[in-house]
Amino acid sequence: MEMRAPRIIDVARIAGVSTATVSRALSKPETVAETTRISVLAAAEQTGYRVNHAARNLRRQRTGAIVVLVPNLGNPFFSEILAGIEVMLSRADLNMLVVDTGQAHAKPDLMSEYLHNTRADGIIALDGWLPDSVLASVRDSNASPPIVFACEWTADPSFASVRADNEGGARLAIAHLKALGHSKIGILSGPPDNVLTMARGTGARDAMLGGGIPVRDDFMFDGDFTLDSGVMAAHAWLDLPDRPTAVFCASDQMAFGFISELARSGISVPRSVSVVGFDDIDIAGRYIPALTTVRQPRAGLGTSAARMLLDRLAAPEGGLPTEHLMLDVELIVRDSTGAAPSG
Amino acid sequence: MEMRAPRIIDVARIAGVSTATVSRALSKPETVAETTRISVLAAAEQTGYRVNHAARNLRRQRTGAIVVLVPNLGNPFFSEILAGIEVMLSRADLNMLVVDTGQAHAKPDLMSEYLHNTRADGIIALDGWLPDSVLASVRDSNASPPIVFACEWTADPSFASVRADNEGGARLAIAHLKALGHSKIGILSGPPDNVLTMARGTGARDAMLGGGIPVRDDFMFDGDFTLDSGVMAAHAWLDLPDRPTAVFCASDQMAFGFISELARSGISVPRSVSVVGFDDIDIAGRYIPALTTVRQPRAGLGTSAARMLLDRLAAPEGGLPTEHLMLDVELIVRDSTGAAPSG
DNA sequence: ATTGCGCCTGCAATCGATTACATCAAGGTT
DNA sequence: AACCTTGATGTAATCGATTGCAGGCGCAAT
Repeated sequence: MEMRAPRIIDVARIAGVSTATVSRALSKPETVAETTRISVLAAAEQTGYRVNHAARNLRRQRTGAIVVLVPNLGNPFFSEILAGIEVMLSRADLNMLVVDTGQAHAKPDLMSEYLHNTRADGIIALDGWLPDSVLASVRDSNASPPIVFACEWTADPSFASVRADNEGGARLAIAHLKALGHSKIGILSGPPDNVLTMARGTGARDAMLGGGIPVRDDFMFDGDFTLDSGVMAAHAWLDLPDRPTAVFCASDQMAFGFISELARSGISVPRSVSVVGFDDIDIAGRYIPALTTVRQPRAGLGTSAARMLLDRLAAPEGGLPTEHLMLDVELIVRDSTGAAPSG
Repeated sequence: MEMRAPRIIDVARIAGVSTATVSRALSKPETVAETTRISVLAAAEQTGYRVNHAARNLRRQRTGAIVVLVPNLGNPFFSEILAGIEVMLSRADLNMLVVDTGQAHAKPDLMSEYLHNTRADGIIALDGWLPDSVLASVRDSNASPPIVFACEWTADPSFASVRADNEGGARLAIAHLKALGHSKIGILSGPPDNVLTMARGTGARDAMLGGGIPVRDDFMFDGDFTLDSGVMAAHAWLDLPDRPTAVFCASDQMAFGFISELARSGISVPRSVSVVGFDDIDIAGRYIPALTTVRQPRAGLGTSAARMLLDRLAAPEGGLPTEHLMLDVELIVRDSTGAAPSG
């Protein structure tokens, strides 16, 4: 009793109309007479008709999907952004196609494959670090769908983007530490070539210079946003003859690695050293000590990026100017920061 | 200078062959003469030809995509499973289409839409809690693609599944606490109707009964896997006149909420109470104290589910028996558990 | 009664790739 | 020389929905 899926023509036959009318009744109901619409909908209901997306997309010259490039799907930081994107896209009846660029970086061919317009109607990149060859093909080819960078971005300003105010966030963090009396402040940064690292570093240095706090090379720790790099930084801190009394970490993950490793050496936060993170991931408020950090509007980054992309899709060919949206961040003061030791 | 994307016929013209030959040269190279193949590939390269997936899928009667249903995209626990799935799927040249069922639960129509075979060639559900109406339509309709449950599953054994040994994990946790001398053990469980809650609860109770440890109603705490519910449980624990000396939490998140809230009341883990978690999420090893927990093979759950689904896609119509794969878990002993107080 | 206008509907082309079947050439067999 | 086999290629139908265009109908204005 194998039964093929009903097609539009089956519905048409039952409703006693042509396929054209069925199509219109379903997608542009106001263009059909009331009575026909009712009988078509009834017939569709009766047969359990579902449109064949491949056929529709072929005819309409679109794909019905948006590709989201994620640097590392395993990183919880991105999942909430994804959630934000998904909400917006499903509302617009677009599918969200997720690609882990960590996997795909090895194969740039595969990547440009995804960026081609037979694959997706648009692209949201959470990864600012796309290979140049890929970026070039996106910019030059008219076969590439619109692209929006979210969270991270590229040096090239011709790509639209949504980002958090990373520089401002770093300034807030430093100002907070300064207000607590700290004058020996260290910075644990992300990967050197990363745009977020640079923005946060710039903001932090600006604030320190502006606040009369020395920027010392021996207080600069190199990390890569991961827990482990926070652990490494803790060892570096421990090895210093003259230690900073506060450390601004460019990610919460690194802050956790840093604090936990210090704890193992009996160093207590914030008593011996104050720590500020960046991101405000879920667990931050429930770490011990609860982490003082800069909150990024993660869901907001996702929804804004999706909205921006939808606008560009709706706009007539090349109609919209390149847009850069910056979302505010917020300093969340908790228990990992305290007054500088008076000594 | 608007230029349309090249089509197969453009390649054919340049190579001086028919579209049929181009198609064959690209997808079944061995059926085409060496020389033709070379000139076709050259022509494809020259024009920058990419197949139109809508057209291919229409003709081949498939969609080239797998839908993954995620209960809550914002939850980091799922992101690593997604990563595992993505690796497998991209290897098979299938797209991964992610849907947040938390969003979609409100609209069951939308959900069954996704489960229909014009949308996807297969389904991986990380959500065992699909509405009955949806499940029924999946089971009954022959328009539904194969489905595999990963991580969570349904009461109905007719659906294939991949799961961690939740019962065994819970037994390990209890055995560990017993070995440390605990005889007053509490359980902080997940949402009551959840299959994971039941499996872990069963395992824990079994182990306690088998080990001669009383299962006391006043030591049962209700949670829902979230941080906040761990916090609530901490209050419940504090309110008890007679308190368990160890608590087995059905998720790491709850364990963190529990421990952090106790810490705010000056109760120390593991000195005053031992805590075991479940999942071993990234931060677990770097919490303070580092969390003793049951490790689930998250990436493994994803890759196994994807592999199982791919097998079913490759198999001839209804050729494969329903399969249930159980992956081992592992107890990771860290610092949140210690000997029971001798008093 | 004629004309004109709007509203609804149907006809048929179209989107681009795949593939069953037909064709054709070359080489081997008897 | 007639016939068969094998391998390579072309022809054309096909997947299912959408949509430009044209036609038909009813109603109102002249």
